[in-house]
Amino acid sequence: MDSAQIDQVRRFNRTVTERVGVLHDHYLGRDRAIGEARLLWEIGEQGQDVRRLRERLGLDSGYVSRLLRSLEADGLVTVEPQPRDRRVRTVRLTDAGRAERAMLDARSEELAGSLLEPLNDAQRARLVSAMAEVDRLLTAGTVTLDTVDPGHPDARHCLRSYFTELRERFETGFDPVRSLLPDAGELTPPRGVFLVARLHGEPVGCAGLKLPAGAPAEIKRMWVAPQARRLGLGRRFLAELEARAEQHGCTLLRLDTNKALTAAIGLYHSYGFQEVPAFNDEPYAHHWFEKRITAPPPRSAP
Amino acid sequence: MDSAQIDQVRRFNRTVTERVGVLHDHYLGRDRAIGEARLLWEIGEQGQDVRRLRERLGLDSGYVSRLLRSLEADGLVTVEPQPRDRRVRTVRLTDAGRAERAMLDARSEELAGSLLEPLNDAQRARLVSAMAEVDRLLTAGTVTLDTVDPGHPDARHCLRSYFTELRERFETGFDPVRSLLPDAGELTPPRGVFLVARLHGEPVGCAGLKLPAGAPAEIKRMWVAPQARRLGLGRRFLAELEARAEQHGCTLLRLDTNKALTAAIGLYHSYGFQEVPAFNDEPYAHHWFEKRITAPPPRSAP
DNA sequence: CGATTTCTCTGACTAGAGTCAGAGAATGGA
DNA sequence: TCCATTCTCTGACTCTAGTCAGAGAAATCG
Repeated sequence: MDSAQIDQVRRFNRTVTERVGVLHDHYLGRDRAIGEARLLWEIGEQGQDVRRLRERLGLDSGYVSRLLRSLEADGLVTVEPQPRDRRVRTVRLTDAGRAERAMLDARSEELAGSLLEPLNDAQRARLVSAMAEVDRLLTAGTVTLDTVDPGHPDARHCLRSYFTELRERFETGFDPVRSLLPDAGELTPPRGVFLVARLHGEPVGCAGLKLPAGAPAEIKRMWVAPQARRLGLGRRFLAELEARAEQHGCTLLRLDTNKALTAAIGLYHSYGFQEVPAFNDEPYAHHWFEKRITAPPPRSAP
Repeated sequence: MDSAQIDQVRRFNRTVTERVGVLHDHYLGRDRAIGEARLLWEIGEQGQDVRRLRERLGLDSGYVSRLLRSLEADGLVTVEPQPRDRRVRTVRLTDAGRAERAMLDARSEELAGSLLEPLNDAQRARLVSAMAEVDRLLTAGTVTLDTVDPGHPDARHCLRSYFTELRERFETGFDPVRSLLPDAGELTPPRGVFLVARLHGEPVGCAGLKLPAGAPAEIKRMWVAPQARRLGLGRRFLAELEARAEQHGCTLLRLDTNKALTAAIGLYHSYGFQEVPAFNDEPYAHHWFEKRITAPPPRSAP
């Protein structure tokens, strides 16, 4: 990370917080305190439990309660106990609340527009695409990779989504029963690893690694949720699993895949995998890949 | 401005304010209130007059005074009357203040680093260059173009800088006396226009337009300060002057330039100017350009 | 010289954004 | 059934980040 990069990031931070900050106050802090506005926004069209609101915004329960009283007094929301659990209370927008929220929405659009407004068409296009890139990469930086048990709810959620996607994308469909699926123990230490990627706490991807004694390590069940694609997550999974395999003493990493998964095949190639003859009889596989693991060169002193 | 662009800008705003906002509080709001920290930062190494500080940060005089008392009590700054005008007071950092400021600086670097830290090298490079683009274009959007009298201090500042630059860049040097310079009246309405570009109130560029009766309009003295280049300002000057010329009823816009000014020459070409034979005997010119002004097609209804 | 203006400071306020310590109702488990 | 836990609410605070109205000293203008 060189200092020219750091300087550029600092310049960016300064410019953006100044410019967007000023506009933010101008457009959004106009008639309602921003605490209330944020809450109003987070309640959403369908309403929310107070509990979830608090979690989402990371606020003190007393504070949220007070904000809700204030919104209630202005006739923007109604708060009622949930029928199933009467300790929990559900907040819903009234029509006036919906109108207020729509106004906030419009203001936020105006804010965005005012950033583009002074630019010509070519500049606008460049700004928007640069913003998309910044957005994508900053988001990528907040994705966490955690080792979990394949039975964990987040892991199960990913696997379910993964199978659903395979069923849709394979021309033959996909039936887990016919496939060579590792049993849970094979993806649990010490015989393997299962990783889940999370974005803002939500699971958005998974990848498993089998570490059989005296045999090549094998990557299984790598999946990235549609909303988390283009964040370099696939590559990150591969790098992480490669590192785990190496720590484990493996010298060869391999995997099989279906011809429908073209993006994945491209990734394997670009990550240094070589296509090899079939090393198993997975019925859904068309391509088999392997990569020799070499110890990375020692890092130069920091 | 289409709605996909607006949406992307809004997504960008949300991601950036969340991510940078959280880190900002974490790193910079640690031991000193951000009001004080901002002030400490703005005082700078050489010190500042209280008056300028207030202007720069846009704060109430009472508030600044109170903040200064607090910094003084902590031994971070000294405040003394200015010798020339004892109403004005000058703030200077003490050694402790300098140390505190250095710490803030380091924190800001850490913040920047923490944005890059989770990314790999390729992603970092992409993020930094996208940030540079956003930075540049957002900055470009805050540059204002104002019509001023060529005798205005900001105009004079630009012209002085312009002449200095010509002197350095022309292989023959540059002596204003030998050049065909318009007299001030020629760049003042109704006989002409003089524009100054300002960024955060500082003049960062100028351009003049002669509007002689019954003759082609002529662009003179177009200059952009080094720190404001790559913001599309040259193009913006040309567009603005072209519009003025057209309003005035001109149908031809022309200008001359020196071969050393390659970037400008490129701009003229790309903006639709054609090189033509010399139309004057400006001793410092090597190229003469003109552009036919056509009324723009009527705008489709808004 | 006196009047006016400029600059900084002090005192008195306000609003926003929280924090903290319980109280009271509803629920779940032993 | 009772006890612990969960969830929301209230009351009493705190800290920032200001704003506003003058007061007093210094400089400037006529």
